[in-house]
Amino acid sequence: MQKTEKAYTPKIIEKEAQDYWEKNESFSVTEDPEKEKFFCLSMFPYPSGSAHMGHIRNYTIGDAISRFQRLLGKNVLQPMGWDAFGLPAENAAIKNKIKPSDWTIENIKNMKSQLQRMGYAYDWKRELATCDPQYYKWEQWFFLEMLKKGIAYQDEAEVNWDPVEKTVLANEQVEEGRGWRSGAKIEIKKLEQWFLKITEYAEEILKDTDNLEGWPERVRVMQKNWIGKSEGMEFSFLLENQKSPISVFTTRPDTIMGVTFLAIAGDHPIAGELNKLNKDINNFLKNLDKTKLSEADIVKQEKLGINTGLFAIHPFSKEKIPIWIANFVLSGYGSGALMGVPAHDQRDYEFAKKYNLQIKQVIERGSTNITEEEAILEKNILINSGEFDGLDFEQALEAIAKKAGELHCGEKQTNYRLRDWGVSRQRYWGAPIPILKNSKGEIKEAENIPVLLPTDIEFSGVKSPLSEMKEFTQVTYKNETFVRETDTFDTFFESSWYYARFASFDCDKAMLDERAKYWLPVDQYVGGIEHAVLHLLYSRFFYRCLRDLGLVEGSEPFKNLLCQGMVLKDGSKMSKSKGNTIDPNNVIEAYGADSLRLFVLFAAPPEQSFEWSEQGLQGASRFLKRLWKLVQLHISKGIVKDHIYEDLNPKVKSLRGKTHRTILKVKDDYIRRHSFNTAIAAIMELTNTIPKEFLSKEATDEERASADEAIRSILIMLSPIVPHITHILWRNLGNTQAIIDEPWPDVMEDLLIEEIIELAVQVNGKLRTTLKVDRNLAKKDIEELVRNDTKMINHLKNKKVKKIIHVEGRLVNFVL
RNA sequence: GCGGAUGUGGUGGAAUUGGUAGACACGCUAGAUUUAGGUUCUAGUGCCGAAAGGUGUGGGGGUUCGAGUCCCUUCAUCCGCACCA
Repeated sequence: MQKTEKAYTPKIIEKEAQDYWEKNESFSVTEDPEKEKFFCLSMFPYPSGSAHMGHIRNYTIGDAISRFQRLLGKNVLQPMGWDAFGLPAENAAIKNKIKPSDWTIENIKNMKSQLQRMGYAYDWKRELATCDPQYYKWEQWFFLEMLKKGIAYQDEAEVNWDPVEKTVLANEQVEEGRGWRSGAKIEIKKLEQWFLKITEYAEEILKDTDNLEGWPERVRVMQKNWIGKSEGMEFSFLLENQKSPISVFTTRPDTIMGVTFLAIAGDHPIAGELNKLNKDINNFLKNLDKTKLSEADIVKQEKLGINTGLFAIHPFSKEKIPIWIANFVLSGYGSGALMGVPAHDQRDYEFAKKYNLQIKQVIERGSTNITEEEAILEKNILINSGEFDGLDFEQALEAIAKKAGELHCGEKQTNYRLRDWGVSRQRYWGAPIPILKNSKGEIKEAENIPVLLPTDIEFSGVKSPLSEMKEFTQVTYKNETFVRETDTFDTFFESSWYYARFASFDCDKAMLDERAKYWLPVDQYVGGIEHAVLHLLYSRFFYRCLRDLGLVEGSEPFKNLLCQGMVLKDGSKMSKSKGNTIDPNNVIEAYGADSLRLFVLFAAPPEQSFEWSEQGLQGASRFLKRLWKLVQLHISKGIVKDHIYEDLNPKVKSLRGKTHRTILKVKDDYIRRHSFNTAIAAIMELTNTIPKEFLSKEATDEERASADEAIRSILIMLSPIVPHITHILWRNLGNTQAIIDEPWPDVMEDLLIEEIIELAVQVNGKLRTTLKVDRNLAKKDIEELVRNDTKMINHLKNKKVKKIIHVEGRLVNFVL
């Protein structure tokens, strides 16, 4: 066996390449008005301790895109940071008796070194951690701006209260209605909390969703559903013997004459009053509360109700309509009350059947295939509706809205499922909400920002330590005493604007400066689908608020969004609890970062989930070894560069054609399709195409030069995917400029066309044979060739050819 | 229930605009080299068939000279939302 002088040693060369990038600050960028900017961002991680395969996949995709854009000559910003606040730090603090801040800092250190070992092209000088006062100072400032504008406000909201630990629990700490540690039954408690008026932007955000062409369709659909716009009317029903009316929202105002009952939620004010007076209702509501705790099976529960004995007056017919309390009325949607139209709503129908309520049909039956047991849901002509008879939906809507207006009993209304965003968390490890209350209970801005989160604390886990710390809560300022807010922000608050801060990372005068206008919006955002709604919606909301403050331009923070699929093992997502994780560290140790990067990009298209495969990883590693050997062999035969091609050696022409067609295809795969797997396949194919004899001593200069051209192209094209090996091989080829500073290879148009093409020959659409012909061969010459082809003679014997279809450069089809 | 997506060899996947299905890999088979073994190299590999040929993209139907791709229908799997009035 022939021994190669230099073997492929990932451990050594990867370190070498990384040292080069660090020493030369290769990925440190500044604003350059001369160059087109490209801001590529991967969702920053929660520093949980160590990076998992999901992170590796996410960040490898982002890095490949960044490095490719750089080859195209753009000014590429790719930063990284840490979503450093959050519950796990508190849990770890309790478990390991370590301060949340120390735990977090340690984890960041760990994960950072992992990401560095992967060779990601981050501009580390912009690194940020959301638990850094220099970071959260500006979100406290931002919050106070929103307070001034009336976007932030206080209201009561329900929280999960653990009566044993005397603390508020997050939803994920409540398991089947019980506290995760105490096991105590969780109580729903109302607390004063801070909200942001995202609903004020709901319409704008919804409208703009359709224009997000660079976003996956499913994410747009999810966001639209989440906002949940529905148009209809609000009617108010006066109550017999009562002062305040009940208002109800409906999307089917055309069925107003079919109302036979009203239903209200258990916590509707009227239900609350009756609760005190009526024993049966009191019992009913008690039972409702019980079921409310087990959130999981609210869905399939039986429709239950109780008659209140009260009556409402139909606004048009003036008929008396019974009012029921029903468990299927949602308190949080609309006004917590609805008009029951059993004939035209399936739930109302079931409810009416169960409790023997009147069913009054007011819409004509259209299709006949509706059974007796179903409500008629379709929109059609109105009947049994007095003056509105004969109208269709649109006409009825107008007429009914007009009449309701005249009678002051209703108007057109738009409802959203989206509710204002509650940002208060009764937790320790988060950014303090910068608010003070004076002795009269009046709300004041904090005396100074940042309001620092004390990190020198004893953390027991029972209660947030903040409320216990007098030195934190008691403030004297300008001779007045105040009590400080002890709630902290929802961690989504930090992640809703971090992308912008990367642009102005070191600005200590403002939240953002002019640099934000240069870099934003993010040109390519890469992250998991699990953030399809909350994080991405909140970010779109914040970006508009930042816009309204004049800090950024445009309305959308993320121009293009790529949601990568999961990495599976044994058919399910890798997770610690399942014990099916693969530690990236072990993979890097055994195969090197390049093999890992190549494998995760080659295994599947980025949006798709893929199954971890040790053999696939080995395959990637094998290819890199082959590439290494190929380039070393090429170098050993002496490099012929800048050759002027004269001869028309068809093998040389063919290789050069292949090279240039591959350059074209790979660029398209990168830029338009983000289809790294096919790009890699095309590069492998080109690698396999280089004839052996071109790498031998006997090869002509022309052959050597065409091999050199192919190899150089391969290295540049692969460099975004496997940056270390390509960096070293590029240098081994004798280049003085680093491969990251090379431009994307030019495509020579006239080499793209193949002179000899393989033509498919079909009979009645079935492939019978193929022919190698000159590209420009005339149709009739092709036909002649086909008729004389030995294989075709049998197929055409004694048959009449009806028609011959030519598809230029592809096939010829004889129709018999 | 509503909405979205996906179904292609033994496996991951490719086929971008209706034009040679299975690129590129993995695995497997045979051979060579080396070795204790991994490694490396060569050839083959959708299925049936000795071959000619037939057949094949979840199932059924349709449009077309030609369908993995378009239309209808049906099944399966996955994801999201879920009593939203």
